[in-house]
Amino acid sequence: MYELKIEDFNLDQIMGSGQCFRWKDAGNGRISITAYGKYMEAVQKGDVFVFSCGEDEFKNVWAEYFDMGTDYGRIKETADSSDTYLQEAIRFGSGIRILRQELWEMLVSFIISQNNNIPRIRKNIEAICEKYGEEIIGRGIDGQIRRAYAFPEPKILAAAKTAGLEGLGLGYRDKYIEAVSLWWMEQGFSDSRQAAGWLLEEGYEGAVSKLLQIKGIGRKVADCVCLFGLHCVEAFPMDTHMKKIEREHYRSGFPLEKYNGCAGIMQQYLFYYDLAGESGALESAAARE
DNA sequence: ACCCAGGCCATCT
DNA sequence: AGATGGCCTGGG
Repeated sequence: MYELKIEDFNLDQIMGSGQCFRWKDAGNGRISITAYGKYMEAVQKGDVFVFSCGEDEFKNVWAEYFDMGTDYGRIKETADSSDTYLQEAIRFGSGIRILRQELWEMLVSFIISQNNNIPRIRKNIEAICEKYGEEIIGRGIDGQIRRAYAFPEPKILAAAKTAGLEGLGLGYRDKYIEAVSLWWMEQGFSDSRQAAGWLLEEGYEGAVSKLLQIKGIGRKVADCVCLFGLHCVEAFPMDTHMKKIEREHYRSGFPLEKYNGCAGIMQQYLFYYDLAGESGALESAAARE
């Protein structure tokens, strides 16, 4: 157990922001998180957090994962004060951060996300982990043992091939997952960190063009992989929500030039705000105030 | 029943 | 270059 106060951090908001698909509401205010081959539970009360892991593990694994080295308060201050819609979005999702997740998992996850909805994306990923992931023994906030499944390594999915992925509800995306697994093996990456370094050799745009070579990855998925798997916060994934937001609030396009180097973070606030608007969460949040 | 979801690919003009 | 149709599946 490790307790800590953290600013600009909200578990529910991050879980609902569509950047991670393996966070779960575990009941009684607990959020379970599976990443980097580990399982953890977290509880939030205001800006105070209790984590089920020990201090060492938190500092070695989770602090970086939660992007604790970045001051989101300062980033939020750079938002145009006359942009009322963005200001509302930031206020609504003020605890959103861009997690530093594993590249390999992001690659597969955002391939699955295409032409798909979030509940089904979660279900698909869980099915892959249950079938091919190694079992993880973790500990809950109550100190009890919990079992979970890690996200399977590239070589496992490469060996599984399309045939092994059938029946998991992936639809036509199964062959794209096979393609990206084989691509990864051909590149001979030792791990996600090394692969990320290679992709970023020519910067963000270089990473995009390399990712676009992979079958099943188009511009939108490439930008999501850059933003969430490479932490290129200048990447600005243009999805159906952002197109709608631009139609309704930024008729000449979102002013990317104002956010040189961090437009992707603004995108997350806007995306989450729009998603919440659809689900009716906005009205209930307003009612609480 | 129906529509569509954080698109991509192939196949046209 | 830009526009269209098809695609697996299951939530709402």
